[in-house]
Amino acid sequence: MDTDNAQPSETDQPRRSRGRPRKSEDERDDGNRRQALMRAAAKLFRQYGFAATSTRDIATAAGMRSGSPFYHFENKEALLAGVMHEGMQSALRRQTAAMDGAATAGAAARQTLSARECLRVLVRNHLEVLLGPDSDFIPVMLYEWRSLSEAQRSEVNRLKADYEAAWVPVLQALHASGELKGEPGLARLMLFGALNWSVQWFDPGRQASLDDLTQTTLQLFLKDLA
Amino acid sequence: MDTDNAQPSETDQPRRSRGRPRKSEDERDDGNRRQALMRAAAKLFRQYGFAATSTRDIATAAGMRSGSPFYHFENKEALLAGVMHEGMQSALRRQTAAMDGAATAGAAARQTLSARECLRVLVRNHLEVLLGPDSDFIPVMLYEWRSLSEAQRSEVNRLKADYEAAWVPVLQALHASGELKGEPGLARLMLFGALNWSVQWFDPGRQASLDDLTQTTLQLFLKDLA
DNA sequence: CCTACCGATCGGTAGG
DNA sequence: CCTACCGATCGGTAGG
Repeated sequence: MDTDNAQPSETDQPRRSRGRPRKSEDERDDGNRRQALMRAAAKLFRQYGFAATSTRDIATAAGMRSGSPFYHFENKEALLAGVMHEGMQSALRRQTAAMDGAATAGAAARQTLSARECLRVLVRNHLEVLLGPDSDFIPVMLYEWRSLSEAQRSEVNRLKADYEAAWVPVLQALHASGELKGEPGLARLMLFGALNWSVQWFDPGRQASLDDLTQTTLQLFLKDLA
Repeated sequence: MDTDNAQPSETDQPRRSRGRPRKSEDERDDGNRRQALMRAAAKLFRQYGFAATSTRDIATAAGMRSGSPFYHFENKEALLAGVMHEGMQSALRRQTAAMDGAATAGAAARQTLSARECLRVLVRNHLEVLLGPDSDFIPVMLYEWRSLSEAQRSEVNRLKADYEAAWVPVLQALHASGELKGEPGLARLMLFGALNWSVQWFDPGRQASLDDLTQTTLQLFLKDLA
């Protein structure tokens, strides 16, 4: 405590080089701070919108000073792109895991998953991604799309395409069996609309649970097998 | 063409007072200028968002100088409120007219409109309001809701409630007949989601017509009568 | 990562 | 409705 700074005016050089290197902790901190910025940004972007949120607000929410976000991100847009990229990666990861998990459970019971069950898993996971805990990233991606530059958009678009690709064969199968009327491409857009819109009205405290919502969604969109 | 400005340097006084009063035209202009501002604002708000649009951009798009919008609107938020209010009034007017028109046509053929036909009229009109010509106002209302102050929100909310009120008995009837599964309140939110989301992907040049979209929407959401 | 700062832009106003 | 202007805020940077 009193070792180094005991002698006053010993040196005027900046104190930066005082801390020991501690390499591994630096790396962890680096990722932490970057993550903290993205979390804070996602929350604020969702609440106020990208343009109405200042980088100062984000810095404060992440416990930094006004200039520090630019040490981690080239500019404000890159921060938005980071949020969207991170959100889509996570959503895609969770979707894959959910589908794999359901398929494995089905295999244990020696039966293939029906298209209807597949859709239930996809819808349920999508609602979780939209409305569950830590669910600011995807709403930001959905509703701040126009604020992203063209170049950054294409990167996120690849992840979006992968995410939607899992839905296509499921909807096609349901259409083939007569359980889903209407062209599958349009049906997917309408289905995503119905789900994505829920971030505008869903109140986690009141109203239905995510299971209820999943149930109702399937009831609304699917016909009984003839 | 060459009458007034022929003599150079005749006077250095500003030219402002040259135009004659022409009272009636001034009045018309007043409404025109206000309307022009709201149209320009709606277009820009939709394209870039409320916060990313400057009042200078709006003034320029309406053919004015930077300070002039504040002669017509108290502040930028009031301009947004004006856009939303105007949009909802128009949408409600058109919805009422569409329903009355369909009811009249039905009466001429000596039959009451079925709930299914009512929903078709409502959906078709809603798509027109969302995607048809001059359709910037409602998308702005839908997607810039958070930028509105609480006080202004409640005014628009009354119009929104009236607009949605027309859908309630129709959806209830369809639910009672078994054509619509799922609780009518949730069904309305999902249906609006499916439709409102179309402003994110609809391309008027390509893809389906509004009639096609109406058709597919009903196919997706309604079951056949048993 | 902080401090100190810059140039640009923005909403809004006075005064005509 | 325009001109001229103001105070505040914002994204971003240099230098440590």
